[in-house]
Amino acid sequence: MTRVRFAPSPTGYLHIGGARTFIFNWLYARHQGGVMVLRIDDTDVERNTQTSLDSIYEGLRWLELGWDELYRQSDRLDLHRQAAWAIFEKGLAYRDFMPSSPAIENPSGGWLFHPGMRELSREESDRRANAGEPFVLRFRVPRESRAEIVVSDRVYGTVTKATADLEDFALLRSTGMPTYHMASCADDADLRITDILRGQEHLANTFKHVLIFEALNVPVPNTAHLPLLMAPDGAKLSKRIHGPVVSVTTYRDAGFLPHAFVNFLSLLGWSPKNDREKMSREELVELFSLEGINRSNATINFTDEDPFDPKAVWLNAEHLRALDLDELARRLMPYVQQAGFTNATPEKLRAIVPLIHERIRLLRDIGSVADFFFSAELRPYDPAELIPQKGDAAMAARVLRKAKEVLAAVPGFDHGTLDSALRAAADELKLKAGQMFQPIRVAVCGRKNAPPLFETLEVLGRDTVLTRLDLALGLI
RNA sequence: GGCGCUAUCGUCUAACGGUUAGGACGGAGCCCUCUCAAGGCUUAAAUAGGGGUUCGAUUCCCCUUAGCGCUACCA
Repeated sequence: MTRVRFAPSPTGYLHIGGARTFIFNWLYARHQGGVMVLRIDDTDVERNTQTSLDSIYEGLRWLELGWDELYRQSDRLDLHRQAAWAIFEKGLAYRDFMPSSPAIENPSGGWLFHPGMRELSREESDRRANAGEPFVLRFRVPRESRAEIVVSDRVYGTVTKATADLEDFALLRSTGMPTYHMASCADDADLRITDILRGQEHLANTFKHVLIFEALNVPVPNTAHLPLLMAPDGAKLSKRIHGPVVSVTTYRDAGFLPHAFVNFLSLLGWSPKNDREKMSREELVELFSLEGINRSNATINFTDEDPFDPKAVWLNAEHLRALDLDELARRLMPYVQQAGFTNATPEKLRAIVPLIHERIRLLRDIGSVADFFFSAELRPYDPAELIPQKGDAAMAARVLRKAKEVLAAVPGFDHGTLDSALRAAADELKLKAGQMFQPIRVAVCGRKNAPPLFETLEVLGRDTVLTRLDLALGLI
């Protein structure tokens, strides 16, 4: 049974890199018919915050993907410590009593270990520990018995590292708290994780993890490291320097559809290799495979002016158009409220939705695209907008008066009736349809760019239309 | 500094060692059209550089360069 895990540490809000890792794990689990574990890696008590924990749950819930099992490392510290001491008992780890500050430089470059500490006899080590001297428990990297560690990554292939280049990493801190490496491996083993999909920044850590798994005498899970998500400035995506543009909640608030967002992120570092772009959740599950994951980092294309990658926006628009109108109306309601149109009813919104569903790219666009449907009064507009192409104020006035007359008298206020009545009126005035429609559109919508006229009039209703026509006449 | 990974249009990506190097977003243009969208068509735009191997390299190997990662009692 395939078991995967997503293991965020609650030291900041959920950002898109984390979301992408979660998505890949989820897709893999579902594709395999396996289990998705969410594990909160909160062993860094100094940096953990409740706020970021909440943000992680909030972000993940918004994705509408879900998980099957939930664990918190802070509930499992005994397990981690037991595992660490088991390694110590096997002689594969040792106590390091050197204070952390003066790091000893190795001539070859990196730090390897504190001289003398590896060789301490068990008796000496026990004696000093019993005397209360603080220590860090370190893994004894087998530099003499083994030349290199080999990792067979499902994405990066065979990667090797000389043991001579691997430092004696810590398992337990002087506080007794497990380090990330210790806690992560002990949990992966205990939770029977079969496949680890995580960011490429962990590829180099995997050598240490192989050593821990072997010392624990458990099978090494398969690993598949994912290329990193980069910012346009070339830096790794960071909450600290790139700010809220990388927060999942920013996308939610702007009105991305969760499945569109998932679709977008799935295409960063992975390809179905058949030119498919827009894919439903089900299609992604069906198509997802480790073979489609590539090895080079992907840059998210955002700028200071526009925080969203144009492709993400396009994909969102595509999913929006594919959405059933009732569901779109339902998803739109919070954004209508957010835009301040508190008088909006579900019925009214539902009537408007067909007119805007091909015209919005983000759900929050409803606020700017459909404002004139909701507001009693139009925002002030330039009366010059009322003047049609190749026309003048007098023509605008004629059009508006004629429109008033026709629309007041028309037997029904539906698309077909309005269409023929207004086209007939245009003929009468010897005007092109466009010249006839523009003044009306501006009078009624307050701007030139708006949904098709007849549908708009129909939704607005005769009273509102007539009132706005009068107002416009007053402006000329 | 040491070690590891990576390198195809601006961005995301495709291409058993043999293609006019394909698709998508974005850009430009045209069409459709009551405006805006949507849609249709057309178009510009890439194999980092240098060596090999091969009849033939985007593809395999080496070097250079660049980027990223790891090098903590952070994860």
